[in-house]
Amino acid sequence: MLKMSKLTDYGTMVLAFLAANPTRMQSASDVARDTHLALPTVSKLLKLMTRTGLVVSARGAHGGYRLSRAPEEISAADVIDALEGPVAITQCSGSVGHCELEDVCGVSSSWQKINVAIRRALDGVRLPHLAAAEFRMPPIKLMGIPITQEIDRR
Amino acid sequence: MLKMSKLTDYGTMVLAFLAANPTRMQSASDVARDTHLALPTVSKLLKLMTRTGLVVSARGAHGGYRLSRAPEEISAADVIDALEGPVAITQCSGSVGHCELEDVCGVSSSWQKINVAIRRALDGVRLPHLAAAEFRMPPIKLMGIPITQEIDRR
DNA sequence: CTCAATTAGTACTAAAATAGTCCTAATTGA
DNA sequence: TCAATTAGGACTATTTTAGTACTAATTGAG
Repeated sequence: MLKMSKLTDYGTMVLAFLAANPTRMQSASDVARDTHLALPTVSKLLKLMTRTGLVVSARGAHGGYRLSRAPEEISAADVIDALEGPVAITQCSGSVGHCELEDVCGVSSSWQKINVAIRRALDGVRLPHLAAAEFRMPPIKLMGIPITQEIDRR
Repeated sequence: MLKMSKLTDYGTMVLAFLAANPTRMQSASDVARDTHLALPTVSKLLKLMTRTGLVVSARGAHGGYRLSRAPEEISAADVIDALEGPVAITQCSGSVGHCELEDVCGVSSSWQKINVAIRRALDGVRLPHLAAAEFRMPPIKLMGIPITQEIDRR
């Protein structure tokens, strides 16, 4: 429950990478190389996030991607919304305006409250926080010897 | 994202039903009949929830299930924990004590904060709230005529 | 003691969601 | 005109989830 999909996890890595140079256009291959994710996957993610407005793209030679706004303006909720659809713990409470009974129904009122609390938490965490977390993995010391961690999520 | 599995949804219904008579032992068939869920499914759910301690069971003739504690003592978090494993947005942050790096790692510190916020929200909602929501579906009136809703989730 | 009711455990199948890859078209700068 | 690059969609494989079925163990009552 509540687990992020792998794609969302990867998406965070990609965004964190873009956040490091918010203005520079970077190609999908650039991103793939530096994040150690597979190119097709990165490509898919960037396309998705372009469509949902988190990043902007430019086609053609020297094309690429960059964040659509400042890293501080992008929240965990945005990322999850973009890659997994609206955050909602129950089906109907997710799609606002989709269910005609919303006002009268009352069925999911308690779940609704939970949804709101969750969304608030997700709104509070911004890309810089996530990016920091993403790379702040301290070296582990085994018997005093620092071990370098190879993180290859390809 | 964050969607409850169907099983958890059903589980809530089952618990809500048990909560109506917290002391009476009820057989899986009783529950299935009254909740309009399929017997094998109800059976599976009750077994699961017994193992995780949310309900207690008695075997043999006149056996059955009942809540292990007062409805107010059972939170949404309990239900989700029981049926979907620990609530956690990232993998490693879910299993406390499972990852040896927990203290040093710092990778998911931001996600951790989110997890805590979510858990707090889920802890705040208790079975009576959910049960109320489950059954407080007001009749819809169509041109002044109340329509009875058949909800058959079998 | 035996039988019927009932839970426990587990294995299995089917369906759905997710992940990941690949191909073709469109765009653009050199 | 060509090479680099994104856009879109189709497709396959993998994993998760749902749902069912079967057998064993337990227990109360006749």
